[in-house]
Amino acid sequence: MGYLFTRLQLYELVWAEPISTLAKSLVISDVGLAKACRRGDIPLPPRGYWAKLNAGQRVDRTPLPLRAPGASDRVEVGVGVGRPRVFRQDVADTSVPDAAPPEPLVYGETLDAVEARIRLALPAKFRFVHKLDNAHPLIGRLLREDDARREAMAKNRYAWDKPRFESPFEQRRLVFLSNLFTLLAALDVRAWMRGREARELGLHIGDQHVELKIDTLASLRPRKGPPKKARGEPMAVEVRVARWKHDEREERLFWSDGDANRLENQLREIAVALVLTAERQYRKALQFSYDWA
DNA sequence: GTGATGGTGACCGTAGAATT
DNA sequence: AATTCTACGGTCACCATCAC
Repeated sequence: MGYLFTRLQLYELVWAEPISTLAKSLVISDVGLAKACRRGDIPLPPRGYWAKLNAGQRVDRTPLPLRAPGASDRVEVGVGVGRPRVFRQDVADTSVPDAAPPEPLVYGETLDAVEARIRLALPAKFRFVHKLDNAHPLIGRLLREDDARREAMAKNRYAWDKPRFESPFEQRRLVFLSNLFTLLAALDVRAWMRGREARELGLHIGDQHVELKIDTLASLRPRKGPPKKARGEPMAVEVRVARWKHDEREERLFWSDGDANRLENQLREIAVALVLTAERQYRKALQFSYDWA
């Protein structure tokens, strides 16, 4: 049993009465309700707010911040993990006012505005770090695993498990990934990677999931251009924008080393595009469910 | 200061997902 | 199949803030 609110609905509720009393009418604990609000990036009244209000003092509401790119506008309250997600059906038979209606397709913000907001949110003075000594935790783990393999090789000449990230290209790739993940972490983006050579990459952005590939240009675009040997194997980044309809044209974003513009110099643009992709996916998903409602 | 109110953080059990 | 991981919500202790 749970409730589904839009962020604005829940915001109005938690600023209308203390969450401890609101929680009772929702049959959830106050702490659980507060956590749901935090998940939805909904500010709660500060300490002393209700006491001030009751004493007739002036109080100010903290405004509801804009929805983060790729994040859902819906907040679930009191729905356990894994259990069937409750969407609209149980709302009608509760005593809770203002239960969520089918969401209208109102975004309130153009994609251009979202992009501008992403640019502002990225740390202005981020510096690309070319060393791996303080790498992003995920990269650090790969490096430690490689160290272990290297040690095993030194101990036993017949060890078959060779280090995987020693070549100049792999090192460059890890440096790039570390910088990308670190930069995106400023926007609460969580990264994951898997596969023997960490070739599967993904990002959790808001409530969206964006997949990408970072590899040699030759492997991502096998037929394009003659291989350049000037500065080693060229690298490229590819992002697949999730499709929601089968007839939808497949959409990919692509960057690669240019003559003057290596990928390292495009890091910021790539980060912006990745987050914006999450927002676009969210809107497409919403449009999709709306069309089928 | 005192008592009331109410938000926060640490910790825990649970359950599904992921991994082996 | 057994395990580990992870996210969640609950309880509890704590403490910030208020009116008086």
